[in-house]
Amino acid sequence: MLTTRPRGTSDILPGEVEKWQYLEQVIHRLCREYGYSEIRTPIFEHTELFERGVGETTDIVQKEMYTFLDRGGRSITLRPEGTAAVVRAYLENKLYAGPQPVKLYYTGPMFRYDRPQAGRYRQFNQFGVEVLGSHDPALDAEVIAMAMDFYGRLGLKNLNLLINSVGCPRCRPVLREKLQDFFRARVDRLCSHCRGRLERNPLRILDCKEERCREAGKDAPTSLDYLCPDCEAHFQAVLKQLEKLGVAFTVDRSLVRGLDYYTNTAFEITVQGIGAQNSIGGGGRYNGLVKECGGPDIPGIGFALGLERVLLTMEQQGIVIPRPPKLDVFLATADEAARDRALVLVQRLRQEGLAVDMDYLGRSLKSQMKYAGKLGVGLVVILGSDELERGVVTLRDMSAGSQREIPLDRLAGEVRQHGLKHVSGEGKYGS
RNA sequence: GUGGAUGUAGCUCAGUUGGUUAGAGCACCAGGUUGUGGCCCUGGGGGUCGUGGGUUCGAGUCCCAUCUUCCACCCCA
Repeated sequence: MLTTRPRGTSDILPGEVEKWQYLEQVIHRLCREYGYSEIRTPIFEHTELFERGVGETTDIVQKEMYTFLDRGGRSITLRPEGTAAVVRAYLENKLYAGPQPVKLYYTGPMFRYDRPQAGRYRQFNQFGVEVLGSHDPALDAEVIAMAMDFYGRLGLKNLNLLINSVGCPRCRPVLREKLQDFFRARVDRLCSHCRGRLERNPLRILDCKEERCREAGKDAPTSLDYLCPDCEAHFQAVLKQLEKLGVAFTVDRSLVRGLDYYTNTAFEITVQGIGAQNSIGGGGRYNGLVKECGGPDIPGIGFALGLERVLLTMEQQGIVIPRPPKLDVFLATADEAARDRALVLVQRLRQEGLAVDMDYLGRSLKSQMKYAGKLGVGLVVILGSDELERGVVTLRDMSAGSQREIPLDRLAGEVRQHGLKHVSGEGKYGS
């Protein structure tokens, strides 16, 4: 298949790619303001990193990883998420030896072998942050508020922030046992999936979408009933901080995240209207992950947001993304002599910092004007031998439909001035 | 991994009970006389009818397989 892309991937073409550039711009600014530094880790890692880090029993590891042997016989996996790699890089580069905490962010493609559907692709992009080295509940609140701030800056509305605490290695076994006792007594009311979960990961039963399981789990003990005093205090502190920040949330005692490394705070942001996959981001604390990866006992917290789903939501909510005009000016030529000089003039303008283009198809002047019109260029320079001899050019304002002659050496200045007047630009991404 | 729907020009679609050179609108390119756009008019280029088999004298139209996309399940972003 020479002319078809692999399933679940996409080409981001001109017209669409500007939206991504916009998102990235918002991300970089946001992260700078919150004191986060960008980190870029490899697209692929040793398979064991994800097996250990994400968790052997998770769906991601069991059925969704792009894993292959490289030519040296090493098992390699295209990253299915960002946290494990960031933790690896933190350890490998001994970032724990520097000032703490370490606040990092990343954007980039992730890979999961899933059946594609609305808002779900095999290669998709995430924006995520990770903070390593602090237990402070203020940081939990900051990370959550930062995610909400990101959505807010994009203009997204009607988001639901769900939050829960899944406890720590001290209190989780208690809950696990209580849950197993509870559900063993009503195994017959569970779906086949949940019967399996009963032994492996009873917490997940609370998260099941099956009506019968929800019904069966209605009065089940939840993490909040069994949190140890420390975890309970931490959770309450996070909620208090969120309230102080004015971040609205809903405590959802059934919220359980899909990755094994979460401890304490777990949260998820959902939105309606983009299909069955309504989660546009989530995260939580992972106090045991660094140690699990072979490092010191250092706590961490972070989030990851799906950028495709963010764009889907923006589209669904009718949000238009500002788009800078493509070209400042187009150079049209009227005859052979002018055409001969065109590239030199265009290049000179470019070196003065202007976005300029010209015709490369030997078009008639009329045809060049049509072309410039279709590009939506605000200004067109018309150059003919007549103008060349007198050292002037004709500068046409396309939206006004007026034109005038100006000396060639004032061209760049004139174009720049026109650009300032039309700084906002009419270009918007329609939905 | 499971189930359902879909696939004709770049895009949106038409295509009669299977029958001769597969159409439209939009888009693209070029013209509509002397150096000029957005409207209009004329002309032009462009289709392995998703792909591979099969039935038939003959298939875009029927059958099978396969792939893609979409929707849902599982799960997640």
